[in-house]
Amino acid sequence: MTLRLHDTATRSVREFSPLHPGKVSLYLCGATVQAPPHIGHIRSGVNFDILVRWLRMSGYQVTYCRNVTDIDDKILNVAVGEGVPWWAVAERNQRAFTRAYTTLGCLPPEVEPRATGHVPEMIVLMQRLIDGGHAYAAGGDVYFDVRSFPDYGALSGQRVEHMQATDDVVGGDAKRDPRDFALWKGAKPGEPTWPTPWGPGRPGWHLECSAMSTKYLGATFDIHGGGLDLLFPHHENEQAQSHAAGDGFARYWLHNGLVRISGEKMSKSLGNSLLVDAMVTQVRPVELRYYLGQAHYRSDFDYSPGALTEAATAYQRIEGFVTRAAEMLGAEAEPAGLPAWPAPFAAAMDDDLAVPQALAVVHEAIKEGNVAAQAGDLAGTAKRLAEVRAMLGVLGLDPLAAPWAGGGQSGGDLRPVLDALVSVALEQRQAARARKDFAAADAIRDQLLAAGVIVEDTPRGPRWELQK
RNA sequence: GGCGGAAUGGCCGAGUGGCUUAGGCAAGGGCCUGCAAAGCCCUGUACGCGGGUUCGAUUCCCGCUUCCGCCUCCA
Repeated sequence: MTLRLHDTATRSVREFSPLHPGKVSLYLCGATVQAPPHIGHIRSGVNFDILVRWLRMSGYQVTYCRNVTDIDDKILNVAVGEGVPWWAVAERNQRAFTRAYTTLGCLPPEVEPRATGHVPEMIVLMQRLIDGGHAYAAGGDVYFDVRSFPDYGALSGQRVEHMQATDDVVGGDAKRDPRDFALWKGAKPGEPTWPTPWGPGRPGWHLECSAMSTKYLGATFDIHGGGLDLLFPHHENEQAQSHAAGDGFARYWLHNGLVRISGEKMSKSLGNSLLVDAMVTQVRPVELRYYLGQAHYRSDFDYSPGALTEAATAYQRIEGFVTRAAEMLGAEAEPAGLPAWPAPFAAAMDDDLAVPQALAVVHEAIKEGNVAAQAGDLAGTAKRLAEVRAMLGVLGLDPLAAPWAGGGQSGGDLRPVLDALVSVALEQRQAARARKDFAAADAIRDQLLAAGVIVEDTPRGPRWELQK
């Protein structure tokens, strides 16, 4: 079975066939670094991280490009408000995004280009558009001429005649048509500028993605992703710019659904953001990743604290199996050879990344693994553990793999000391149990629990772990 | 006004023209255990409303209602 992906351009699930056999080029609209990331941003990052992982596991060599928009109106506003340079705001928030992606286990992209580093490429693209009659300079700005491009609206299904005018720039009177959008914004007092043949100014939002994606991935590339809220106007405009310039541009458009809170979209402008930094104080990062990744990438979902803790509980069940099975198997826990997941898992992932169904396969394997473990069937347990870890690896959720490994058995440098102390206590408890002094045994267990050590008795003796 | 998406059992969340009606969480019962924890087994019959097509629709078609997103910065 081959991978099938939902392409927004055709509103249908299409068989994925890369431009170059064995290779996939992927561009994701990353962050506008005007504020720290909320869980909606990182949901997008997690969704596409899963896509990248699945493509790689499927044998593709993936070039993943995720941009950073480090110049825009909001960044300038924040800078003015704080009395700091605009680039300091961008740097600070970009670091916050990077930290959040890392915390949530998102693999770093091959390249993470910043808009302000690609002004020369933008100038070239604008010149091509002007030469082709698709753009014009007016009043210090440069605009895309929507009327010159009959396909404008094709991606989002909008009709130019029904659109409301964009008003994305002060002094927009210079536009030939109210729907024309700015490729380049002329210099304003106090704002950063870069020189161009049409005068000093700064990049418009849409232009940078066309310039950067084609620079790193080629004039035609495979997949362009982003949040559904970017479909119009951002992605429509990107496609218009690049197609009008003669580039093939994106062959598949993928859009992830939005995270809602209390029924409303979570966004910086609505002021209802749940920041990643705050969320990882509620649950562990891996649990947050499970929560954000468990829904199908195309569906919206409503945040609720209950759903979050429920997801954490569900993940702990997964983690519990992996941890216990690995302990039971010892050195044999490391899977040998290629990762082997059950066929239904691959079928689900190939079906437009049906993660919910893929997780059902994970849970089935865990159940069978638990049954095998309970029966003392080492070979059966090992087989299921290998399957589960292979599947979790695709989803970035393997508790025994980076960056989560050790998370459930932490203790840092004092770990050996901790081991020794708990062992002493457990030996005393076992002795008490042997002489049927259960009050003493339970007292030891309670004391350990009070110290954050959870003790469980198993057929192979007691095991313990730190409270999560 | 235009474009698009969604309404599923206590909750989250898949999916399908009929069949064993995903999975998780929560709940009840049981097994195991000195107790507990974990695990396992069992139980729970849902698809917004009104029509239509059909032998049969939650699933297809029409209408309606409600909600959400985009058309302005937005993952």
